[in-house]
Amino acid sequence: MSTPVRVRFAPSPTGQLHVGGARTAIYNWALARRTGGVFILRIDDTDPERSTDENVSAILRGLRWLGLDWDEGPEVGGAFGPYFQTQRSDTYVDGLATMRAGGHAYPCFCTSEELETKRDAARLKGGFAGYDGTCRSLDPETVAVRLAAGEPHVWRLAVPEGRTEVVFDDAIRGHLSFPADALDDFVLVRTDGTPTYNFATVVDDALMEITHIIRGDDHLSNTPRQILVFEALGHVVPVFAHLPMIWGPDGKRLSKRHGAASVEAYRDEGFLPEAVLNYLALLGWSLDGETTIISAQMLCDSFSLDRVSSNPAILDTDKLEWMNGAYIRELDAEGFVAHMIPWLVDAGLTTVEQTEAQRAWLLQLAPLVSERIKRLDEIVPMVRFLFMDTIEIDPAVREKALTSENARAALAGARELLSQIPDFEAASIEAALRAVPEIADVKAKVVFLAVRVAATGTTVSPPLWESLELLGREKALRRLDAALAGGVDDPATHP
RNA sequence: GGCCCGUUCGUCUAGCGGUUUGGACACCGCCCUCUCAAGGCGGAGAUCACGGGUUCGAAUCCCGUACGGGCUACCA
Repeated sequence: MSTPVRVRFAPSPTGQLHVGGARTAIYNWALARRTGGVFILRIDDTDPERSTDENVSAILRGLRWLGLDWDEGPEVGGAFGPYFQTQRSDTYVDGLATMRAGGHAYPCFCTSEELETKRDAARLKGGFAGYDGTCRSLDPETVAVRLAAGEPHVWRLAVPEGRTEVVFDDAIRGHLSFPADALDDFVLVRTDGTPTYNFATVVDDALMEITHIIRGDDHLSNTPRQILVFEALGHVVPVFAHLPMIWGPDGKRLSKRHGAASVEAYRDEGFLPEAVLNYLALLGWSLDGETTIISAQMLCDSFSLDRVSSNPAILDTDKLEWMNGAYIRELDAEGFVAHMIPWLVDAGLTTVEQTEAQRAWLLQLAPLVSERIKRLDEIVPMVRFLFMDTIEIDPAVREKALTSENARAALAGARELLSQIPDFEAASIEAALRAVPEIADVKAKVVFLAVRVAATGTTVSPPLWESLELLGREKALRRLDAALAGGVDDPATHP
């Protein structure tokens, strides 16, 4: 019987949930779900300068949007709370007491200025530039006096004497070894009494009984330091798994410049959460090297750390969009309409509440659109023509498609036949338009292009027959008339 | 400077001593077709960063170099 997995995602609310953090969360969540373990969300807000409540809510929203749920943490509680580090001050006081009792921490009275000059000097000479241990060798009486006098001080970790190296087995990168002499007595508690990240995170991970720490690569060098704290606390060292970074398309740090950097920005650009989850999950992890579409359920059934890649990945927006398109196409009409309505409402094309007829009409429209978009934000430009009273036609397009004699003959013929068909449904419309070339003596291509431009305003649109049907006979004929009237001055060709 | 990590088609990856290095996106061509998509078929694209080893045999193991990245804060 092995101990149940307890993993955590511990973001600092210094910004929104970005894709790198989202992927870390996904992997933690997936491992918990896979193993029947517990997924914990903890807010590491020890940096008062940059942490905000808005960022906290944005992160929670982003996680929920992706479909992640946590078993312990903000909004859900849990036996190991509170789950905000700013609410756990006592915990760190206790943690420091434990460290002191074991002789693993000591006060340091060096000022920032002193440290800075020493550090600069050390780096100039080359080699190790960490804390030189000045205050470590202070005799106990002196320390007691200075402490009693209330002299400002921080608390530092006392790296064990004689420790030569810190080794651990990373679940992703394998056996790792760090020489201990490159580890300095880093600060655990600041002058103001607040804990530093490297201390707070270990105290909490220990207390929350975290078994696996899955986090970004940027923490790899912190790990030996943190292991020393786990040991000093007398706690078993969890398994570590360090994820490689995610880079922007130019190989640089991911930022707004590359389009969306935050998960919610992807939502706003019309990405489906399932697609973003799928894409991110596969950015650094693979099921078998073949599978590209994988559901959340499959992820939870098959995720394992040993299939996580150890090399950094570049975010490929093209592939994400392709994947999003694949998910959109999988939606049935009902599902797509549900996604479509908010975008239509935002554009002022329809209302939140639909009549029975409007709903039926949207259900008919859905498959025409869902098959040809990669993102939801393409919906409005594609269907706007159906909602407008009149449409604008680009002069160049008009010139190309509507003004030639052939085009006018085609439009006239189409108008004639379309006004005669008994019903105004796609099949009849198609039959009518296919008959136009012969009676008007023009090429089929000319007919279809002219009617398309006249009815939709563009050369590219959803399928013509269906578009005309959705437009309705009255509106469709009006547009053909408008095209005929707007083309040339001579109205002789009017029916 | 020191310590650490990484390097397979443009991109994401499969590979874990013996395969013609497989798949996906993007790209190109053909088919389908009322435009655009979608779909189908096919193509091009990787001297597995480089140089040494180990081995009968290396993309796979070891060492070095180059390049990229991280840490080296009283940030996280």
